[in-house]
Amino acid sequence: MGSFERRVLPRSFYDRDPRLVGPDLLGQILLRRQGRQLLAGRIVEVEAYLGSDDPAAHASIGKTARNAVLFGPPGQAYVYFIYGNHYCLNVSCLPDGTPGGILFRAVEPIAGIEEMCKLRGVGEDSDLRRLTSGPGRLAAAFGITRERDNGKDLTDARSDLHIADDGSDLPSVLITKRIGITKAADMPLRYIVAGNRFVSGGMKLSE
DNA sequence: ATAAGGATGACCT
DNA sequence: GGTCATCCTTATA
Repeated sequence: MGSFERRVLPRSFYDRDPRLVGPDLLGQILLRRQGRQLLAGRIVEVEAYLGSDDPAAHASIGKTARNAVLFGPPGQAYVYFIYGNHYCLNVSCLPDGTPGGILFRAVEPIAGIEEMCKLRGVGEDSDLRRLTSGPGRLAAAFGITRERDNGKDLTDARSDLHIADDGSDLPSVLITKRIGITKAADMPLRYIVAGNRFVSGGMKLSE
């Protein structure tokens, strides 16, 4: 890290339909400053969540205190707590007033792996494939909580949580059904890097 | 005031 | 394959 090109993704990147933002986020870098440590991971799996026409989306019930960020300006972190145990990280899409977002489901760890293991409470000799694979694991590895990060601007390079393009080649993208939902389970809104070992769940297009 | 369920993960057989 | 911890959000009364 540090010697190659790295530019933060601008707000305009997120000011689009989540179905366009999702695949474009694959291969980009999620960056976290954790004290003096830099944590980084290459995004390899995301899911799109839409508005009123997507029953699985938190935004489908209308604006509430919990999901307000999804209705706000693009490029902000939407962090929610689920199953009494886990946080999940999203980024808001579409203009202020129009809901939509992307759920980050897996990254490939690049930097700060020792600190990530610490935050996850696992040994450094544990399987790296399970360190940041799955939305709850990813959030834990990056120290992401609702209290600390919800509403944070992800388009500010000075923010302790942001997303950047490192200039690497665009990965080959596979599209599948979303994981872990019962409503609108058939919509093909999950985007994964083809063949990447850090993707959660399977690569199957159907089941 | 109360109940139901959830964009999950760890552990078990 | 299956169970279940655990608590926040939402709907209903």
